Amino acid sequence: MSSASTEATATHGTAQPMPSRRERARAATIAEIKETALRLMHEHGTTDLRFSDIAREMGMTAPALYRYFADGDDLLTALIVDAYDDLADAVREARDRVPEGDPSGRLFAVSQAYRTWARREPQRFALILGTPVPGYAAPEEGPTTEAARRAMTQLKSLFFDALDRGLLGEPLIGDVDESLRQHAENPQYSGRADERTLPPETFQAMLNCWVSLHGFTSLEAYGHLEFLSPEARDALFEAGVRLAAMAAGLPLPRARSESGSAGSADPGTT
Amino acid sequence: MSSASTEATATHGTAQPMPSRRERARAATIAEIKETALRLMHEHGTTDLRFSDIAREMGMTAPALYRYFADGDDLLTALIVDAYDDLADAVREARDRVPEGDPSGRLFAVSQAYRTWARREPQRFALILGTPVPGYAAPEEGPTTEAARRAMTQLKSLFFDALDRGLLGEPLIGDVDESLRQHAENPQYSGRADERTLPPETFQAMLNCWVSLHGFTSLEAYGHLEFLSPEARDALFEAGVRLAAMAAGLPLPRARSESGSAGSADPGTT
DNA sequence: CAACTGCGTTATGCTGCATAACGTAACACC
DNA sequence: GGTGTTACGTTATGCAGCATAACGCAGTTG
Repeated sequence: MSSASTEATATHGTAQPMPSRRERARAATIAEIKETALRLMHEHGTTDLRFSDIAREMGMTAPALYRYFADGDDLLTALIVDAYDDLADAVREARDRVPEGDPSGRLFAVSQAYRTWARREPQRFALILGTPVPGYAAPEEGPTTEAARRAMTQLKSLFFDALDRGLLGEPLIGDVDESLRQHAENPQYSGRADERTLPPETFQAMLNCWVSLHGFTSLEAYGHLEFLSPEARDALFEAGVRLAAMAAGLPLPRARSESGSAGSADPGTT
Repeated sequence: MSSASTEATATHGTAQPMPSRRERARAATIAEIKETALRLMHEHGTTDLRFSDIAREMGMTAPALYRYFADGDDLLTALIVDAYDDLADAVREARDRVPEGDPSGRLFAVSQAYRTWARREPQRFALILGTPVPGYAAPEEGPTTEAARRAMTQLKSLFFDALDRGLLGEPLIGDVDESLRQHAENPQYSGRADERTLPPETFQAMLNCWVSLHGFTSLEAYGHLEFLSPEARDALFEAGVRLAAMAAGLPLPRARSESGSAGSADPGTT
């Protein structure tokens, strides 16, 4: 999260137009509001937020917050955008910690990061990929959609890498439907730079990776896998990723289940 | 949904102790409250409910509702239990519409029902398997857990059937971790009657089916697959189920993707 | 130093949850 | 068939949170 330490970079500020003192103070306050909101959400274990609580935590009164956010939805939108970015960062960093030559290892790292992030911050995960928050109506085609695309691209690039290196075998799930083939050939959701397309089977397999990964992650994050021991959850998670990788035609990684440390391996990135 | 038509069955009432007039009226009112709450949730597309709105819809005043539900959480809990039951019913009915000799067909039907139910009633789906509702704290070990077990059992029985008929091949995902094996051998979450256990590989595969299915279902129900055309979503769904079935060692069903009617096939069960 | 701008405050209105206090109609029993 | 009892629904009340309005203060700017 972008905290109030903007001053440090500004001392030798040459490139950017050097925000005024006021602007810096304002940015810091905005950051503090968001941090406080997240902290309260985390403490209370919910996704709802009370302006009065946030203000009190900050030693202010509630109406003051309206100087920074038009209303509750506005704050929520900002939190959602941040969450997307943060998740995307966590995933990208995890991916980059594994050498490019090991695509299934990368898929594993990415999946692990996704899972770990969601488990560490279930509220933020819920904000972006869970139930739309009760009173909240997302701004149409707004910044949230844009942020979602950025996050999605991370996964895609992994498969491009594997493709480039000839490491993609024959995907297990064949018989790609014509409709999915269409999507594979003109990707509407990806950014601009990579107008490249994946083979339809790989595209389908990639989506399947995400779907399966998301299924486990959301079930776990919301406490619906509590009937399993932590070790069993780890094992189930690994088996799922392994299956998805296999189905995508990625070379199988060596079994990792021995260490049993799958759940807490990722050192965290936020 | 248990509606207000209790009277019809009571005319020839022989078995049950024939509830008094008052009790019937009360039950009818409770049912009406729940129905109204669901309708409003559906209309507003959220999972929050306002006592005042419900009461107004029913031509009453808000405080009257407290005669039937202690508070908002109490009503929510009732809705959650109902939703579990309803989903379990839908799944069971779908399963029973396919002959026992066709386990992968049954898995497909079950998955389809799960998906269709969630898409038809995303709010109720969110209630039971989504983010815990903001202000809501589930009663510990209460009726919701119990209801969840009942729903889960549906899936399990399908695999027992297949097992009994010798239709279970070798599951694709081997290497079952010891921790999962433990769970397979003494199922803590299942009901009472079926103390039977599944082979660990099958147990793991069953969980994987659920995880994968749930991933697709929740993503779709909450609108996160909107970037795909409906046909592409259908295709992705089928591919996922097929893969999960394959991984579980179920005999492959004949390809269904030709009809393209996967999304709207299920005639509905609520 | 005087006008401006932005920030934070108190004051106010509205809505929803929840309880209290009260009336009323159906039921139950002799 | 009256009479106490019970369940139901009402109006009245208190409280919390969102959001706006009106005001005061301080740092900024010419």
